Amino acid sequence: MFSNSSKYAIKSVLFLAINSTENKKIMVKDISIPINVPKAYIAKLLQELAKKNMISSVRGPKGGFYLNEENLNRTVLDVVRVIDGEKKLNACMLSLKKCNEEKPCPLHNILSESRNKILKNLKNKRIKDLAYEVTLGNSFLPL
Amino acid sequence: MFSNSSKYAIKSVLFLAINSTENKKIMVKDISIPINVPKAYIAKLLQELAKKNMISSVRGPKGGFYLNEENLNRTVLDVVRVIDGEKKLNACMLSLKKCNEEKPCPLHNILSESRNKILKNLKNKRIKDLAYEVTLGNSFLPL
DNA sequence: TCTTAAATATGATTTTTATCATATTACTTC
DNA sequence: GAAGTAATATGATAAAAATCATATTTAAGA
Repeated sequence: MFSNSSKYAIKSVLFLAINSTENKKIMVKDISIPINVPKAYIAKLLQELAKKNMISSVRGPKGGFYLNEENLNRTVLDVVRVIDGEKKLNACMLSLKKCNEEKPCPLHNILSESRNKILKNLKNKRIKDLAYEVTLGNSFLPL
Repeated sequence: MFSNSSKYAIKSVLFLAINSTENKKIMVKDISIPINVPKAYIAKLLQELAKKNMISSVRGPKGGFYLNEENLNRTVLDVVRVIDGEKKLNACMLSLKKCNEEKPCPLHNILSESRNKILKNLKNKRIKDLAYEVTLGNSFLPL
């Protein structure tokens, strides 16, 4: 359902939400290890996320990545969307182009309700919210 | 969530369920077009499905593919399982090795309920059932 | 303003997935 | 039992996703 890249992106954004502020920027090399993603790979992803305004960055010494208020208010779905793109998210489970609510494909009824629920949950969950839950211990770390 | 191959596999099994019997076998070339999957590709998939006893086949003239009673009683999940393998199905949405019900990852609560429901539905749905629904018109064809 | 530290841009490599091609084997029919 | 037909086994190629590498640009601080 989600690509590896999306998963990595969520992990890194969440990590930044918890550990960074504008006054405490974090460098790629300090993200890579704790979230357990290869450095060069996450570097590229972070660049893409920054370009799409999902995270903030400044370069040069004392530079790094962090989340500003706008970034914190993005939803988890936003993150997935900028990485995987719209089509993948809404693709029919049998990859039938013509499948939709009126003309559902054979698996549509079995899957669509749950799938829509997942998307709705991801859309309702801001990065800020997720980070808050994690710090409360509702979910464990080691990403 | 599911690979292309799994989707193709479901389509072809469903097509066979609806259109074939032991006395009316169907050849690859007559499956490929209606389900809209490249011939050489579906051929290979059908071979794999046959080897795993998800579908039946006989070769030579008058040969082809069909579903026997055992095949018809397989579930949709079985089909996905033989193609994609167990790991992919149960993988955590953030790909965290240690994520489980007791120690859930940050997205676990958002996703696991819906995901489990999908898996349950796929497990409860026999090929036979799905074919029946389709012929009733509860779901449309052109696969 | 020079040096250094960091992200950025760009693209090469590797791995995985999807797709294609063909020689071999088994079954029918004559 | 020979000829033809269809699946099977095997592997080659192509495309996409994941991973790695590096030269360039920007900002900070001396």
